[in-house]
Parts: sequence; structure tokens; C-alpha cells
Amino acid sequence: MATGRTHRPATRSRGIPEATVARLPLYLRALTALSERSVPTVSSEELAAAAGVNSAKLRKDFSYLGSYGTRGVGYDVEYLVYQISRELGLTQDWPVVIVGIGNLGAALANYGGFASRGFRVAALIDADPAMAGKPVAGIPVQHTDDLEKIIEDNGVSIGVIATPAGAAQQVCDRLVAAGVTSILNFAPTVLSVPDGVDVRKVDLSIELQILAFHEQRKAGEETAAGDGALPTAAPRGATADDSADQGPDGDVPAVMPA
Amino acid sequence: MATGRTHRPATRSRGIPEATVARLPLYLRALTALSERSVPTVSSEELAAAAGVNSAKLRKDFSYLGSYGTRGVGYDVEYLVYQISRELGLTQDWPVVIVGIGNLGAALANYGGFASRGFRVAALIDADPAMAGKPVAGIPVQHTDDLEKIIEDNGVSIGVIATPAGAAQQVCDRLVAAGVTSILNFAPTVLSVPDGVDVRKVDLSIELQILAFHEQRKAGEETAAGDGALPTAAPRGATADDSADQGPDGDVPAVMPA
DNA sequence: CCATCTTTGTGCACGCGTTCACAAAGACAT
DNA sequence: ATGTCTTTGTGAACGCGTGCACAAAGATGG
Repeated sequence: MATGRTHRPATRSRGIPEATVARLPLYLRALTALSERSVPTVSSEELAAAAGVNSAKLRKDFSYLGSYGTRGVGYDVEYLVYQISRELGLTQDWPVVIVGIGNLGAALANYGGFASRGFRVAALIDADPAMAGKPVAGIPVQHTDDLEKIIEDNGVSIGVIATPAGAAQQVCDRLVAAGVTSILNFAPTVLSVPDGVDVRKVDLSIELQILAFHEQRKAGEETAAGDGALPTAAPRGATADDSADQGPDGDVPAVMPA
Repeated sequence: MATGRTHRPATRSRGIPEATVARLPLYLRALTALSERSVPTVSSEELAAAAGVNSAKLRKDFSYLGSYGTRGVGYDVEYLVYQISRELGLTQDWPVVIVGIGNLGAALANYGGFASRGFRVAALIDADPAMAGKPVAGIPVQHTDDLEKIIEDNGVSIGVIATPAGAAQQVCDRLVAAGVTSILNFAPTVLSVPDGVDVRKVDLSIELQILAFHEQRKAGEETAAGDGALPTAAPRGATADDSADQGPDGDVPAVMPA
């Protein structure tokens, strides 16, 4: 997954392990589906299958939230939906700003999954003056100059960065200075932030590279005999302009306007 | 971050831990930047800072690849770029298909970071007949009917799913049947695949929910006294139509055409 | 009211990943 | 050549996360 925490080595926040927190949205999605089908209760086995985890893990995860199940029966779907929503903080409204309205930013702005989970796109921000005022997903784009004011006026604490890599750190700094304490970063850069600010990273390029690694391993499982294990006289010369040479490569998170 | 492996509990492929593999692209990016600035060598300390990890971890990671450093000096940038590229399988060409050319699919098709890492968009596929033939990012969209043929003709082994959730599993099954063995899934669903197929997941909604959790915890750090620790008579009634009620929520990965 | 059967909640062990801390290796100056 | 200084590579300890396996809890039927 294109995931990646930063900071806080593994602070088990109020007793709930990070790994469990990361799975709660998964459970919530499966439970919501059951709820829509008016299923009253579900066993750990069934829910685990729906969420793609094993049942022991699911039960342990739920045990961190409290004893919400009934032995011999299972879990009350509606009740669990409520408890998980509350635990994740989805019962309140989270205004979000998206900075960088290129191809990706626009796609994110149109994302329907925002509103249904308590996230509200409070503003779209872009550095291009030509974009200003132009509506994207029904929301007029505002200029970067007003970033601080927008953050403060709307009480925004979550920011999404979808700018080119070069602008990301600067945007990040301004967001943080204006009061944002959680950032979802789509730009292919490592952001540095002060303590107390959470950053999560989504990086398409990294995901593909990880897949390529496994793909290569699968392909070369029987081909490889005694290939490249030792650094014995590797082709050091033929490497220089092997992967570079084609301009500023991953400079944009997922394509800019054009 | 929006990451998430599936299958293979933690198979340390040929001795390289999964966690290390996930960081190699990060190192590669930092090294490429150094290479473009013509920096000849770099110490573990410097490179670690650039990649946002600590130096001990970086050194251990590199130790799985072999002894490529020089004590007292550091690592040869160009050489390391080559070694990591090779290890990740980026020295070869990876044809990729993107299925589901909505807002997100189009953004991905335009993503510049593809080509620069050995990934080539071999085809764009969509179920909408109206899209067929229409060029996106310079590539004509093809219809889902030809999916199998496209996969086989191009020798595609990596597929990207950017369809609505409802179509994802079906598309996945067809991709796998046609020979795809690595899938990057943007649809908010759990995909089930046979052994030997790798799936990585990117899920915006989940990332935001995780951020919301931490955000809530930060906000309620001093507010909370003895809040919701015990399941004592929780408001079970007032929960039913609290988060549902607004249609099929996260049905699309990151917005459809409109 | 008791027996049986289902399913939860969790104690325990194991393995992966991270970090510390240091010895070995080499560059560089004298 | 010898010594000093820098930086790597890694042994060892620790902590988190996972999964097994089972006891406790409660529903259900007689």
C-alpha cells in the first residue's frame, strides 16, 4: 500500500496500536456494506473474510476498543459502525483543503468518498493565477496567496498536498504555520515537519517499484542460477546515463494540468 | 500511507526483507537527485537524512544488497543507483495497463513518473463505449472487451485498477486470468486473488481516516477526562442513521468523470 | 434449571523490524 | 610504514504485531 507513517515510532495512542488503527477503516467499510443490507449481526469470521484479514486479528483489534461482541452470537453491526466511527473521529466534521489543483488534485476534489466519511472539501488552492476562480468539482479554486487566511477562516486541520515535488515542502511549511497538523502528501518528496504534525504519504511510483521487485523475482525464480550476488566487477561504467537523462522525472505527483 | 500488502505474510524474498524493499525506492529517489547534482559519494548519514530515515536502518538495508560502501568515505552514488535499480527490476521495461479511465485514471495516465522508472503505459482501458478511441495523455482508450487481447499482445504483467469499487473484482479476475500477476488497486475494495499474484492498495479514504484518528486524539488530549472507556449504556439507538444515509458512498476510487 | 454448542476475548509464543553500539575497514596525513 | 580519524557493516537486544489455541461467556434447546 502506498502508505507510510512519519514520526512517532509506534506510539500506541491511548492503547490502540497503530496497526489496528490502520485496519479500522477497513472494518468500517465492510460493516457499512452489511448495514446497507440490513444485516443485524456478524461474526468475527464473516467480517474478517469481508475485510480480508484473519479472524483472530480482527477480534484482537476490537478488543482494544472494548468488549462490543456477544459470545455465541457475534457483533451488532450498527453498534460497531458507531463505535468505530466515533473512535476514528468520523462523527465530527473535518474541513480539508487540497493544494495543487492539477490532474490529480482535480480528481481528488471530485472524490465522492470524502463527504460520506465526515470529510468536507473546504477549499481548493493553486499557485496558478489562471486557475483562480475557476470552479473544480463545484468549488472555485483560490490562489495560494490566501492560503493562511483560508486555513484560519475554515478551521482546517487536515491538508492534502497534490503539488509538484518542488513546491511541496514550501506548501507544507505554510500549511503547518497556519495551523494544519495532519498532512496527506501525494508529492514524491520527503516532507519534514515539526513534532506533533502527522504526515502520511501516497506515492504511486513507489508502489509500482515494489510491484516490479516482486514481479522480477517471480520471473527470475528458475532463470537465476548464480547471478548477481557478489559485487565482483559489476558494470560500473555502463550505469551513468541509464536511468537519468530524461529531464526532471517524478516532479509531479500524478500529472499536472498538461 | 496508502499502502497495504496482501498475501505472503512476510516472505523475505531472496533474503531482502519486505520493509527494506519498500524503502529502496525512497533511497533511489534521493540518490537520483544527488546524481543530477553530480555528487560523487554520499555517507549513510547524509543519504538517510535525505530519505527521511535513520542511518542505522539505511546501512542495514544496504547490507542486504551487499557491501557497496567504502568505510571512511561512504557510498558511490552512481554505483548505488545502478544496484538499487537492478534490484528493483527497473533496468527492464514494464508495460502497464490502466483500467478505468475516469478522473483518477486519466490523472494516472498523465503521470510523468511512469516512464522515468521503466514503466510504460501500454494501454488505457475503460468500460464506457463512448470513451473508446478518445485519446487520454496521447493514448487512445480501448474498450474492456479487448482486455484479454491487450494484455497478451503487450505482455503486460502489471495492472492498475482505477474503476469504481463495484467493477474492481471483476476487472481483477479478468486481468489475472489474462496473465497479470501484479495489481495496483485504487478502488476501495478488498480484492481476492489467487496465490502468486501481488496486490497493493492505495486508498485515499483510509488515509484520511487514519489522519482523523490522530487529529482527534491530539485535539482531545486535555479535554477527555473519563470519556468512552467503558461500554456502559452507550447510545445504541442514536447511531443507526448517523453515517449512512447518503447514497453509495465510496463507490469510486477518486472521482469518476462527473 | 441444566446441558450443549457457538463465538468471543485473550494469554502466550514466535518472528520481523528497529535501534544501539562497536569492531573492522579503509582513507589520509605525517 | 604507522597512526589517526571517519564511516561502514553487523551482532545483539528489544518491542511490536501476528497467529494459535483455549478458557470463559452467553445463547439456545430440552
